Amino acid sequence: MVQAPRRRDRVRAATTAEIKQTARRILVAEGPDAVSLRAIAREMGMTAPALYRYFGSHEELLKHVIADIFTELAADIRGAIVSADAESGGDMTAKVLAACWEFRQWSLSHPREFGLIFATPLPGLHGQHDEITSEGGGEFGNTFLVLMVELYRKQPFPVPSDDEMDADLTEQLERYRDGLGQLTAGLPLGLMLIFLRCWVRLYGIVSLEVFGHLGFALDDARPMFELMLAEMAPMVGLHYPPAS
Amino acid sequence: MVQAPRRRDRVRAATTAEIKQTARRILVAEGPDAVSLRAIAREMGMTAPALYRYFGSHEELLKHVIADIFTELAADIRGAIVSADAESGGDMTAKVLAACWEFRQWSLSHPREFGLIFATPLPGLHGQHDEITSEGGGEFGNTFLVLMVELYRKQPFPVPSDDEMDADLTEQLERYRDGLGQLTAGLPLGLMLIFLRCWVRLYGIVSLEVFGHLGFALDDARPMFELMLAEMAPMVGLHYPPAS
DNA sequence: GCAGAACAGTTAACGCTGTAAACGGTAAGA
DNA sequence: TCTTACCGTTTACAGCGTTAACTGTTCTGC
Repeated sequence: MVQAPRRRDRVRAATTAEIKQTARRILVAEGPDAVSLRAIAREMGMTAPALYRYFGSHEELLKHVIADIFTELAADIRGAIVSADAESGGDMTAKVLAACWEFRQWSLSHPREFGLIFATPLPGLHGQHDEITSEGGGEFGNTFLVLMVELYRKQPFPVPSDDEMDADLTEQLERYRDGLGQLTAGLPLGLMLIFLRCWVRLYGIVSLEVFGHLGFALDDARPMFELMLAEMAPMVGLHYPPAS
Repeated sequence: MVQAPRRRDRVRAATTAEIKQTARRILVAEGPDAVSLRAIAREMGMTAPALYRYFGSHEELLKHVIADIFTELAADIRGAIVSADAESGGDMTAKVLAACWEFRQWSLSHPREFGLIFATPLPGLHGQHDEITSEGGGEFGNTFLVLMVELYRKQPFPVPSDDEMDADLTEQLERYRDGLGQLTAGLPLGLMLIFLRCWVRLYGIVSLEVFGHLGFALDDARPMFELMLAEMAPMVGLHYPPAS
């Protein structure tokens, strides 16, 4: 069913939120290549150049969409954590699992959004911090980070000590930790390392699954995902699966 | 230095290899968006529609380029393995490390190729086996698989037994193993699982590094990569780093 | 109340893209 | 020599991001 173009009743201007929302609808429905300024404008009952009142370029618009998606994903995961918190009576294992499951679930059910935010083929070849995108991205990363910090503060688990790590690495981890402010102040660098290792695993398996690059071997990656959770749990002092 | 357009001296037809090569040169020099039929044709001293004699569409051409890159990457890694074999006198640890290092190195020095073959944003939303692409992809995957099989046959290491794995998983792994023919015949399913787990890790960290998605924390991911190798080694019965 | 600025959109145009159709010249085989 | 296949051309179409110039509405200050 084709949606009728929004009737602009004379005094009603578009908003950036509506534009991004329209862009995203097209992304989901027709894929990334279909998200053109003209298509967005068409669906909103305007013409393409009008969009330049709101965004400096097509690329900038896309970056804002990416930021939005990051923010939503982060909120989504936080929601899952809160639910798990309530349902389990504050069990940290349940919360961590909920976060990981939700990340996988969201990614699988939003493959095009996932592709846009995680496989944007090298913004400028040097994927460094983009003003627009980095806020949402940081918010997303923080969701997992606060979870791990909470976990560690409530029930500390063994982490690699500074002197069993490479000097290069500790230096970088220190910069990273100290750049995060209050949240991670005073925490061991080994914890930051474990956080990154978990993120690499989580990202690896989810992105392989979403992109279909695991299809050569498995047609359902869920068991492998569960297995990864099982091997990740002891790294953060948890037990999963619960019993045997 | 701009390369003069190839002078077609009347009797000389283009070849698919030349076209793919030109496409790739543009990819490397100007990024994926610049690889247009017109740009390729221009550089070859022809017109865009002529390319339709060789490829059915722009997308098909790109798929062939992807297949080529996969093949080259596979050959590259095999080369590194052979070199390590010669230099170390057949030490399996050296060979495995060489393969992993080379994969990372190639990926970092060929970011645009890497982006093209690994982050192609969902060919048809279902990344299943593509006729053109799958051969090169399989060749690439096999490079690592052969190595692990050789490793296991020469010096078996403990792998998860069938009955400690999920039934769903063993079923899939069995299909996977049996689909590979002679190479993996009779090998334990746990070995296939370990292979996949290693691949998830390797892909995870390398793709995060190449895409710059690790830049929020680290500006040099090499130590983390080394650390991943260190934790992967015991999974396949190797010792790394060698001593302490 | 009215001039002028600020805003929100338009149309027209440029050069780019993938792709299709129709055409031309060359080379090889009967 | 006629025919056919091959390899390329020109022309054209629709769509793209983007710019420039323009129109109409709304808000603000005197």
